[in-house]
Amino acid sequence: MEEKKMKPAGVEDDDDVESSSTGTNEEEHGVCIKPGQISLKSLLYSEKLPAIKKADRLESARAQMGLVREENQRLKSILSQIVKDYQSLQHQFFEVVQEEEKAEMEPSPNKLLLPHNQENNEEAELLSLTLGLSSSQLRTEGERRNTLMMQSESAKNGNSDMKQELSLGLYDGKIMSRDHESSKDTKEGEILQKWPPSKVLKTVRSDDEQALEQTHLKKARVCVRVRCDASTMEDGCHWRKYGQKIAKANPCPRSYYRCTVSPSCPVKKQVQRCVEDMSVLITTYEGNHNHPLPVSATAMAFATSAATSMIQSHSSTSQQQQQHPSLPSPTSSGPASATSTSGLYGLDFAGDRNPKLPRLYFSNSTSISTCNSHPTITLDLTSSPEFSNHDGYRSSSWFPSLPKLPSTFLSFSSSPPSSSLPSHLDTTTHKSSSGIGPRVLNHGVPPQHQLYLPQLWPVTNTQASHPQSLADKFGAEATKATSSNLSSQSALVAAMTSFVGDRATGFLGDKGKEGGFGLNLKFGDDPATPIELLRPSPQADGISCASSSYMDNPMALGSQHGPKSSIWFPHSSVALSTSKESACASMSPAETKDHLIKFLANSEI
DNA sequence: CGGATTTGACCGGCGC
DNA sequence: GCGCCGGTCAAATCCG
Repeated sequence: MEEKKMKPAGVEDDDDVESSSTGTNEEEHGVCIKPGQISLKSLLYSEKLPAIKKADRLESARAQMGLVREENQRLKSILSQIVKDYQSLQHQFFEVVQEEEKAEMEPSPNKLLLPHNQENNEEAELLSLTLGLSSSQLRTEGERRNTLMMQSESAKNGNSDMKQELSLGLYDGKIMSRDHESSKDTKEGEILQKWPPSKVLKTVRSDDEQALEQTHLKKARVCVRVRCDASTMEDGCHWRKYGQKIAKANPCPRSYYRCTVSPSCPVKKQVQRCVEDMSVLITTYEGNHNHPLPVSATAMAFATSAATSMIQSHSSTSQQQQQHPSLPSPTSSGPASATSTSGLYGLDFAGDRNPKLPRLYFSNSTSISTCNSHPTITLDLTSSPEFSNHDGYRSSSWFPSLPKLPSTFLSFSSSPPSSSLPSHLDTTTHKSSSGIGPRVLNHGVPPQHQLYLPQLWPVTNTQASHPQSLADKFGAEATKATSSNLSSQSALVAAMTSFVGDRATGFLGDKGKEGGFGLNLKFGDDPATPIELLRPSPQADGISCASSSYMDNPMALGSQHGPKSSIWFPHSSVALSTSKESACASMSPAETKDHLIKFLANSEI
């Protein structure tokens, strides 16, 4: 401050810029001052030249401005080069996807498992998990490709329309209908379907199926634990508080919120502080948005929607197994319809280069309990020392390359990451005090080892195209299985871009239940290489199915399951991983998310 | 003044 | 049937 007073008033702003440039975020904020300017300024400010006249200072300031302009030009050219590279990669990616689509046209053995009614009603029933574009816009292959190319084009043209059209959530054809799509849908002779998603279903499903699904749609929950001082976690959505209660197990009041983005939106959330750690905010989401979301809300919504889908997937899987008793059941025992699989998902957003960044590990050993009709996935974004200390897990053969480093634990689970977690986190486990819940959920795995991400998949109707059980997926039908995993990844990426984000190297480990297969994803440092996320790594642990499955990924243009089930994961969200780590290291999760969202909004992608 | 929040009442599910 | 409890409603209140 004292120094500032001694400086010429006219250049104070520039000095601020210089200060900021000393940080590590200059590129991120689009400000980059080179050392040359500093020397110029030091000359300008030098006390050894006390007799500098105003005109000289003005001249110096102009020269400085010129330098800044040059620098801006340089940055612009770099940016355009990056965009060019990105588009080039995107183009290549599209081509690969198209090839994959052709391959998909060939009959798959899995389809043999499809019940006839499901197959016949696939068009009507398939649910799409959409991020970026509503799947209803992508009804044909051609349309989808066109739209993708449009996206590419709009990126070139700096068209922001696409960004504004970002929509997210589990958009079921029955549930979701955006206004501007109405005319198109009508043109196509399709019934405009609105929330609640009941009427159309009645024509194509049995009452049992419908009841089951609707129950899950209503009841599936995603619990997010995050350290947050604010009364509520800023997740980008608009919420209206409609109640507050003090639950029995927790002296902290629980607040009830409704999504107010759309009057008919069924999404609710409960916010409560953790009784054991008041700094931890527990937010429980229920339901799926039936409206386009603000860009800033997409990441969380995507994560929660996908997680909800995952729950439903597990539930459907259980059902499936009842129909196919020969299939190995992931469920251990017990009356609760919990599922548990043993694959592992590892997300290393830090990579070897930066051990300080959080790492995420997910396991397919997640247990999704559907007893009491409140299956809950817990997304733990607080660091979990007890978990991160389990080097044995880290260094297990499942993750041979994982270094033993502190981690942030992100769990998609129906049970808390450790027994120390309050039972109220999860109504499922809470109500399992009779012994059913934990025993079933543990499935013989130590508690700290079992709370990881199982497959995420736009479920419900998607089961029509993925009828195979989890056991199937992790068994012989590895390709399909991994495609589900990638759905998980998209959710994880979404979640991570919200809460961790940033330059990262990703590692995705996936271990099948029966011998396993691995994924190895690298999130490139170079913003021009985000597509690498979706590409098979040549070093993908030698597991062929892992490689092929990358392109099966529905989030990669929804190629696998037709227009109805397309998942479009915006490139920009992938590119998010390229921002500077230092910024996020000092950010709260909410800040980080906002920061990333801004980056996204400014990326013109 | 309109929208958001607060807060006590009410309701339904569940266990005893 | 009764009480407990989680969840919701809606009138009152607050606030920008």
